[in-house]
Amino acid sequence: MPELPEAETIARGLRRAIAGKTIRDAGVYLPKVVIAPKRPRFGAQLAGDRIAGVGRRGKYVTIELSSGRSLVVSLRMTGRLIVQAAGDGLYPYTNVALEFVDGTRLAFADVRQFGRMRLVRPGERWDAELGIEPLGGEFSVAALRAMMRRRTTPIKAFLLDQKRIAGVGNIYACEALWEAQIKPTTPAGRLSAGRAERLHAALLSVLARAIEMRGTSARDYVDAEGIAGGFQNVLTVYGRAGEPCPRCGKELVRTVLAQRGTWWCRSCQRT
DNA sequence: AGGCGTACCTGAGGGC
DNA sequence: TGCCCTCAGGTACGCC
Repeated sequence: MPELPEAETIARGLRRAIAGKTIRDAGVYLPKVVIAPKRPRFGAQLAGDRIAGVGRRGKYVTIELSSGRSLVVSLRMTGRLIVQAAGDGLYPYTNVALEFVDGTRLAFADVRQFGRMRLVRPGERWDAELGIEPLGGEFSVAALRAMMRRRTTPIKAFLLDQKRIAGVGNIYACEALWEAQIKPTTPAGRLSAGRAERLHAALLSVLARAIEMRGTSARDYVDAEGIAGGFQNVLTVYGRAGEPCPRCGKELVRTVLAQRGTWWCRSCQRT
């Protein structure tokens, strides 16, 4: 799915496009997508509420309502949040749609049907299991080292664990490890202080640059306006098996780690 | 508790 | 053309 930079880009676009709009109704076309409220009447629950703002936490997009409730959206692999003009037909694979009183619509579309949406009550701690925000002030080298201490899991799997750091997915984990010259299989707890520092810097850098370029459209991702990102044009390793490493020229490889494709350079990511 | 494998889905792309 | 296989920005759940 969309990882942190894509969720951030979507949230920014949505904020501009739908803040202030009043919901007339909501249509649920694939019931399993709505985790809560379980009992239908989803539309009735939302009707009359207004979009107060749009935020992001990890890879989740949060649509804040003036009632104090929020719609929390997990886009998973292929989920899209698309703003549609009045009169537009339902966007392909729309599973849930917010219909606004001005005739425009927010479509939550997802071919693979993995994406989920839930309505959370004011103050409900829906993100209790989510880890630290990598671009927030609390994510320091010391915090990263403390989290990695004694972890035997491969560093790549560690980066994908949302309970530790929230928002890093497969693309940015691969890119950050390449940039920090760290081998994806190295146990997290065995990274040296220097490597931890490089990894921390690489994560910040990669995520910030990806946001600047409005995310990575490796295949399906588009923002709230249906527009592709630009970071796929500057990826260094992800999806580039067989091509030369931009740093050392050796051939990049694809292996499987934690059941995920993993792209890296055997030559300059040694430990 | 932590770590690992599997299930959930559809569609695109490559090989034959 | 078409069939069959593999692969895909993720996460929840169950097992050890």
